[in-house]
Amino acid sequence: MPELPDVEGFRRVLAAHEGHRIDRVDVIDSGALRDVDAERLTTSINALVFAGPRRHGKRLIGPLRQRGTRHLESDPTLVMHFGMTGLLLTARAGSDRHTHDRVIFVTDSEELRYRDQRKLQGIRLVDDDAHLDALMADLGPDAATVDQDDLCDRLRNHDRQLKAALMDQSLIAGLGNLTVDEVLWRACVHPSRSSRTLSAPEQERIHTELGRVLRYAMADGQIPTGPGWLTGVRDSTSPSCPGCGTPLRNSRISGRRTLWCPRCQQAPVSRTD
DNA sequence: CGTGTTGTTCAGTT
DNA sequence: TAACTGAACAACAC
Repeated sequence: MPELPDVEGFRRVLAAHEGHRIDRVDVIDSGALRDVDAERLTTSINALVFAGPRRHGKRLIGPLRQRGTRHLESDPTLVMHFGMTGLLLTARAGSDRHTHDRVIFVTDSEELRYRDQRKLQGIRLVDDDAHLDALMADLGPDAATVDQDDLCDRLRNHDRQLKAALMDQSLIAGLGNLTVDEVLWRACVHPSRSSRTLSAPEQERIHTELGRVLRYAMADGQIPTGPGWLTGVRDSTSPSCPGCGTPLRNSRISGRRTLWCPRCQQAPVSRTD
């Protein structure tokens, strides 16, 4: 589930806890921790308060602070990545645990729960803002705010399939498999096209649809699956294009399941799929 | 018992 | 070098 829009939803969940104090951290499964053990996590954030969270790409950034002060550069920060199956939710204190609740932050009001079936990613803790910057340095600009010139410069810098380029978090941060398929379908560009040889109108369409899809999806906290969305037909047995009705192609591109419309998204002449 | 999955990383290959 | 491929991670559904 978690791509940029989902993580934006989790950011709002975390934001609802701003100003609340962490009374206890229950690490139910330390397999959901990354680069930190349960002991260090628990002791270093106990009694701290959640400051205003932010998001970059698919990472949720949860700065902490001492009660009564702003977040300082020397304060620690939680960085969460949700992999393919993670989520963040608020639960009533002491309510029943879910099988996949891995870490529970017990605050002075409610509980914040990191729930994840597969534990492909997890929760990190950085000791200060310098470590946070170092951790985030491998990400490109956030996909929801990147401007067209920056996006196109970055795409032109490589000669790869568009699908692979847009999925590369160091190029643009936040796009996942569903979003990329959705954007390319709306922009009428084939996923196997080279990122280097896009026409000016194609570049503009990709940037425009990127913004539209993400804005709409962020409001929802997920990619909408309603009528008119490619995402809505992904799991049909024989999906057809929501625009023109043509049966969609369904294959592997750049190692990922990819859906596209052979009529709306013309195949590049130099490539076979 | 295979196959597949909304994410990421790494080793090996072209 | 850059791009690509497959496996691995972990857990579950079909």
